[in-house]
Amino acid sequence: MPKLVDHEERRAHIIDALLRSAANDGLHSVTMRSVATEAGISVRLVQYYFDTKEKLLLAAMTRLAGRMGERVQRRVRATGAGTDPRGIIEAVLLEAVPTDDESRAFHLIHTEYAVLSVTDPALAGQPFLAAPNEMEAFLATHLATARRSGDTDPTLDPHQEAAVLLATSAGLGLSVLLDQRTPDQATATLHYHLNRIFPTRM
Amino acid sequence: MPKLVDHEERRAHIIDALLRSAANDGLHSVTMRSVATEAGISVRLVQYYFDTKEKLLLAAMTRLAGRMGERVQRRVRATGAGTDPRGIIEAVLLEAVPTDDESRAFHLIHTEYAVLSVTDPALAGQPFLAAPNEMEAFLATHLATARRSGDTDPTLDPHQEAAVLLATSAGLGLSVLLDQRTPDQATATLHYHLNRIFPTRM
DNA sequence: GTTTTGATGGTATGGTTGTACCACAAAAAC
DNA sequence: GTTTTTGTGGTACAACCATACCATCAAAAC
Repeated sequence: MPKLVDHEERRAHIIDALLRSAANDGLHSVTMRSVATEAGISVRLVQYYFDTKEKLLLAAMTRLAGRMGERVQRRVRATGAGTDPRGIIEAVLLEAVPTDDESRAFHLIHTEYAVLSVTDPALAGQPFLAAPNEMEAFLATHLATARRSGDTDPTLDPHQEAAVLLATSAGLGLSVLLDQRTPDQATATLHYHLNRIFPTRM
Repeated sequence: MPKLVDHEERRAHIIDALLRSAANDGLHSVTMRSVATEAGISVRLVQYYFDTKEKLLLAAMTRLAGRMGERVQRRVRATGAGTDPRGIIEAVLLEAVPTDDESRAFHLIHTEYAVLSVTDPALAGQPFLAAPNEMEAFLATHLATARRSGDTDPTLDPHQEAAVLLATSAGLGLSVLLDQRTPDQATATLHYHLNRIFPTRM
């Protein structure tokens, strides 16, 4: 059987098992054993490919952060809306609102990691610092474009407004996770706010 | 020594120890032992007053939710701004932004509990459902008042705007916890948004 | 003054967790 | 054909955790 295995593929497989395991019972209840079982392999193998649990957790976090980027990009492309600022912005923000089970699980783990990284020095910040900064700059750019085209209130501050939008979608997404709002309500609230920023002239 | 103790006081003392312990190393690393040590008593006593860890965690969560209400109320009163809608709304929202170490610890634990309650059925939602609903209604009421007085855009929807405001402050608060923003930046962004809702006429 | 009760300490127990260790087979290297 | 290397399984171990159990002692009740 020992047929010279592709390590990266194997690691990805194990990380996916971890994420699946975390989706069910929460990140805190992930153990070497639960991951091994979920991946259908022995605990020894998880050790073999990741050495320690800390490294495994870190690798999974990195992969998760990467996926977040892919998700946002995919969504933006899926709108087909080319370079329409409002369409792009809306796509980015809506990604934060979990709708189906899959996205709910994804955002739950992402949030659990974010909160955990505050107290766990081994998981210290990077992935959760760079991404939002990029996103905020991205939103600000498109808001500035829209403002130049006269699609928004000219007194609007693109940078501050980008921060507000990002915080709003994060807050709405969190509230959906906590079952304080339904996904539909959150989406409606986001649309309301976007409508105020991009007034429909008529 | 066994001098007929005030149970409620004792329980409060233990819960405070738990919160202090959680503030340092995160809620996930709270154990019966760490709580006992922090409270300066034996593990047996923690058992005696709370029976099981689950009940202890639940009691601490309830107390935490109660404190959140006190904090908001205290802040609103502290503004002295009587019934000025903008002052009241601003006070409520700013409470979500951690500034000093104390409020940071408080909000961190609160967030950890909120996230934990998603996956842990024993901690299921109540406290994290009722409070935000109340707050949202509270904000909507004051927004409606302000709108009637002509202090806001008349086309603004008080209920949706309340949802936006709450989500924004939650998102900003979270980003401060994650060290994505400084408290000052978050406060500035919040002020920016409030200035757009309450236009300074001149 | 005896008996009950409330409060406390100490310790044992059963389970779980991360990790280290030992063994082994199959392929690769030479 | 021998010798490394690589992948894999099983298991042992030390630490830790929540909780159950046993003992004690002072105050309260009577």
